[in-house]
This record gives sequence, C-alpha cells and structure tokens, in this order.
Amino acid sequence: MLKRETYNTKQKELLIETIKTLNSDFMIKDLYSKLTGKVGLTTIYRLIDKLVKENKLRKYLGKDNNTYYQYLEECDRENHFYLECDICFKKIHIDCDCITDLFSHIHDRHKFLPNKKNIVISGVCKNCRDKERK
Amino acid sequence: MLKRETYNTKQKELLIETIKTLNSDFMIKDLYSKLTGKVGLTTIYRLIDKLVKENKLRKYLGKDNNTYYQYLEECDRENHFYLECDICFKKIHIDCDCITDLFSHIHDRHKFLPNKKNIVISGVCKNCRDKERK
DNA sequence: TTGATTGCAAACAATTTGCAATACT
DNA sequence: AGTATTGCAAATTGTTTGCAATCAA
Repeated sequence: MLKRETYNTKQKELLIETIKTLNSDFMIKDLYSKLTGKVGLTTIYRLIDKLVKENKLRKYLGKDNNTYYQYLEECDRENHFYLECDICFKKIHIDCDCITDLFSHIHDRHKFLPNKKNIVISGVCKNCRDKERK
Repeated sequence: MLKRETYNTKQKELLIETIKTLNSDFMIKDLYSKLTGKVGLTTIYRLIDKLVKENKLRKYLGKDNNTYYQYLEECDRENHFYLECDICFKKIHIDCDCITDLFSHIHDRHKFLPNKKNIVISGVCKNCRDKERK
C-alpha cells in the first residue's frame, strides 16, 4: 500500500518547458497566457502547487501585491543572493562570498542550516538613493 | 494644494492598540475577530494598507499560504534578524553582530542600503535536523 | 463647514473543489 | 485494468469598490 505512482503527462512537460522560457519571477497569468488552449487553468494551479512542494519553485508575495513564483533551478551557485529595492522593486543578483561567510557563521554558532537557494535582502538601491537625495 | 490631512479616529486607535496585543505575526481574521462590532472589516483592510505603506507593518505570504502581517515596531535592534525553519515554520529571533557585519559589507561593497527591520533567513532548525536524522 | 473616514452591500479576482471524461503505465 | 490526471463549471475565499452616512478638524 501507499504506492503513490506519478504519471508523466504532456501538460506537465509543457508547463515546465514554458516556465523555463519565462523570467525567473512570473505569475500564474503569465503562464496561462502562454498555455491557453493547451493546459487548463486548474491544471496549472495543481502542477504549480506540486512544484512548490518539491521545492522547484518558490511562491511569494510581490511588492505589487501579486503572487509570484520563482524558478529555483537557476542561480544555485553557493554564493548567490538577491538585493531587492523597496522603491523601484528591482532585484539585483549578487555573487559574493560574504553570504557564504554568514551562512557558515549561522550554521556554526546558531545551529541553523540556511537554505542557500533563496536569500533576499531588501533595502534601497544606489539609484533610488541618489534620486532621493535630490 | 496636496494638503493631505489625516484624521484620528477611534477605529484607528483601537486597531493599533489591538495589533500590539497580538503576536508580531497575525492575520486579518485574527484582528477582525478581536474587533468585530467595533471596527468594520473594510476599515480594517484600509487601515492595515496604510500601515503597510507607512512601513509599520510588513505583509507577507506565510508558509501555510495565508497572508500575514508583521508588526515592525518591535525588534528594531540594529543587529536583529530571524531564522525561519522550512519544516516546523518556527521563527527564531537572533541578535548577533554577524548581520550588521554583512550589512556594512553590502553597503560598502555593493552600494545597497539594507533594511534592517526585517531580515528573514530560511532553512532548517537544529530540532528538525535532529529529527530527520533518526 | 469641509474633507476624511466609516461600513454596509455588492462586485471582483484568485484559487479550490466536485466530478465525469481522459490519459498514463 | 486500475489509478492518476485533466478540465470544465460551480463554489469558495479574500479583498476591493461604490456610495451614503458619519466624524474629525
């Protein structure tokens, strides 16, 4: 018992393929507009849910109050993280060992194993600070 | 022109008072259940929206897929941040200079001014790792 | 008095569920 | 064959809007 089989369907295949063509951050409607006629909306929701559970996607609330999904296969370099500006909402990709240093510290000192896949630090980017100053 | 006056109402006062009695992380329905008969639901949404815009509250998607609000007045120590476990969903408060060190680095090297009020790093806590090991 | 705020009812949008048809292995 | 998956329509949920009444300054 408890034999949970899983099937490969063309909907699933198509959906994953389409996600890869989109930006790393996308909304359900982005996906649906590319898949209308091919994959039903309900199915999209169900497949996406699974991917979130499998940790292939991160689900989060964007600054514009919409629900976004982020494809996590990309950017899995050890020392990768994001800076996200509270003003212009842009996300800046950073590769820098400062974050791995913090992670080792957190692991050693605070006995917590950080998830390296998805670190976002919010704040204000240089551009927006320059503008504010004027 | 552009004179945006703002009034103090008892609804607003009551709401803020109530937020302070709740956990730092709460849902609209938590608030509403404490305010039913005193403040209308629509008004709650509108007041909460304002507080989010004023940066008094952070709005985010909880791991249970509900929308939460976090009261930001608390924990505004310079070196405060959270570790959030992906398994048991618990949030651990940490005060440690490791985070201020990271912030100075980000500021100096990456020209980005981090928002110190609300740093969450997700991962797996010791407790859950111990359980997994068994 | 004047404009902001409130709260109800209705509108709306996003997501979920029931269920019969279909596809996968 | 037997079970997972699909997709429509309908239901549900969370949130927003229109508008007239009320309140703060």
